[in-house]
Amino acid sequence: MSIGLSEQEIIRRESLQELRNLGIDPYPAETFNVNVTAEDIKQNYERDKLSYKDVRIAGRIMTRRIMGSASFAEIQDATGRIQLYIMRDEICKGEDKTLYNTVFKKLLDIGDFIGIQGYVFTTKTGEISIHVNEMKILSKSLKPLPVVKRDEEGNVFDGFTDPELRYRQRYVDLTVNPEIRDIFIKRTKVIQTMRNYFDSNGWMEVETPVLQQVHGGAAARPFKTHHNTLDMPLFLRIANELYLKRLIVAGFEGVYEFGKMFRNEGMDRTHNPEFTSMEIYVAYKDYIWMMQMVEECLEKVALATNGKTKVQVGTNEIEFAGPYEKLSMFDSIKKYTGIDVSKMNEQELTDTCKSLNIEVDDTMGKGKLVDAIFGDRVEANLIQPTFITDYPIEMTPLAKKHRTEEGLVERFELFVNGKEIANAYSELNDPIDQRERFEDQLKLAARGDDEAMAMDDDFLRALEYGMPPTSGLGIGIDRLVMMMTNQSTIQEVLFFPQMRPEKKVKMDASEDFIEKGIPAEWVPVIQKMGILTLEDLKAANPNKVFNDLGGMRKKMKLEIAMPAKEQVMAWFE
RNA sequence: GAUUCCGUAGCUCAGCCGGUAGAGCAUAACACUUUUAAUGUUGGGGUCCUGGGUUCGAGUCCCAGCGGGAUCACCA
Repeated sequence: MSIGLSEQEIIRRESLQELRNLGIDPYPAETFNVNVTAEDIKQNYERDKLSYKDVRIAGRIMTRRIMGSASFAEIQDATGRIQLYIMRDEICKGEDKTLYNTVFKKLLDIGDFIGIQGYVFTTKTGEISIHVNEMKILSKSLKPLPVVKRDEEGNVFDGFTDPELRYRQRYVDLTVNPEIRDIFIKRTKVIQTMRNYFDSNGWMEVETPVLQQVHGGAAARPFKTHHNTLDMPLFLRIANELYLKRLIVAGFEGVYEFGKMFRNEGMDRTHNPEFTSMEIYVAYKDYIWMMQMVEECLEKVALATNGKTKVQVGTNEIEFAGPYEKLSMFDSIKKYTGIDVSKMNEQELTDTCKSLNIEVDDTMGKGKLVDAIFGDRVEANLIQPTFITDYPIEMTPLAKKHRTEEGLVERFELFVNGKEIANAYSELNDPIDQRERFEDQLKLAARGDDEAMAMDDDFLRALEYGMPPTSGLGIGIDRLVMMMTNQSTIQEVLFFPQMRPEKKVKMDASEDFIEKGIPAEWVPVIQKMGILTLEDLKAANPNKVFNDLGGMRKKMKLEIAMPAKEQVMAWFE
């Protein structure tokens, strides 16, 4: 990593200046109207050639093949790439050939944005191309893009693949790796499809607070912040469930929200500190109704993103068309371990965990113990979409008690490819029951369960006014998108995944060095020598610096006068 | 958090037993009017992540740190 500009960056800055010297603005202000896209030309030119006699298109130069007085280049717009054919005597009609010989051949680079006008034709080798009549620079690029080469079979040669660089400089990743762009186009399709489906049912998209005084609705550690005017702590939401239910109390009969949630916990390939969830609440429905709604919704999502209901995820082919298998939590444990835990008390469950080599500690109540067995022995087996239903009441403080089964609640989670992607309840609307459940959570918290839910008095007050029977559903959008795009890490479906900060090299301004008596033309030289701050200079050996200056002068072939030794010594006083 | 691997040119990567730092692409110069991983000839480009140690000598060996990947653990 060099500290200053690389050779290529310096050359591009010089080209920028030369363009200005020629009277060409490298960053023009005015609109450049386009009337076609690369994709449009490729798809429709063959059957409607007359419509492409006068096209205007803009994009980034991605490749150039210069062959004397004619050249080929590819530009890339939002839809893809298209080849340009540029003839010197076509873009320079008169005697002055500067635009071709100097501007195009020497001063333009890969990565620059240009706009062109011309007509579409097919080359001798069968490539649909644009014969360029006019060319205009729209924006000069000063940093060289990685050049990724592909052959006819789609083999990638010098791929831009380092995950760190790809995530930190996602703009470069998306520019040079078109398949990454497709992931995000599908992500948007997932959300659009769900939104259209909900809207078509008359449910309303809403927004609820991100900054909350009580972080409720889920079990997780929050991010804490502070409001200056009110001088009080606030939390970034870990869930929006309790606010959406307040809206059902208020009389809306179907509300949903796509939104960011924030959880101050570990980061790995399925967890990012901020992630997107979709929660929906529909009045007068129960969790059985919700299951068929989820089946219908996910089938539409699979069709929209993959064109079919079967989606390849890793080595598994997942069928998203319903109906999905339904299994109660206890039955699923019986199916995969042979053990019936349904009638066990806390001690028996603890013993069962131990016999299965599952770690336990004494903060764990019945709910957590059952969940531990399920997570360890069942989850990974649930490849095809499977509803796991009827959870122990201790695990689920916001769901309604089961209509027939004692000790259970009306809840399901949807598992696909061994991962949970949705969670739904017949929502608890009995305010007295809800208060007791919160109190049970407080007891768990007192035992040391730092994920137990906090009491929310205003939410209880809302329930006391009355909430209709309601079913609610939450879906982790990032994980759903991972499935639909066959990605194994959450970073690949987030434009800007959270990263540790980049290390910044500390560097004092050139003026600081000049003030110290160092001639301006020598400042880049001592910076190149690794002396980046006045402190570095202070720590350096004056004799060595003087000697190295001579060495650098020779090495960099500088035509500048060597300072006298006394002058150099003065820098250190 | 644990284990492990990685960090060398703008990008992708070689670099053996410790002895003057390499390739392809990109870039610069010349040639070339249908190329498409264009081609041919020639040239330039390096804080080998940072800091210590061993050594006559470290990209290479040792220690520490920083950043990243993978696996595991944690995680509604």
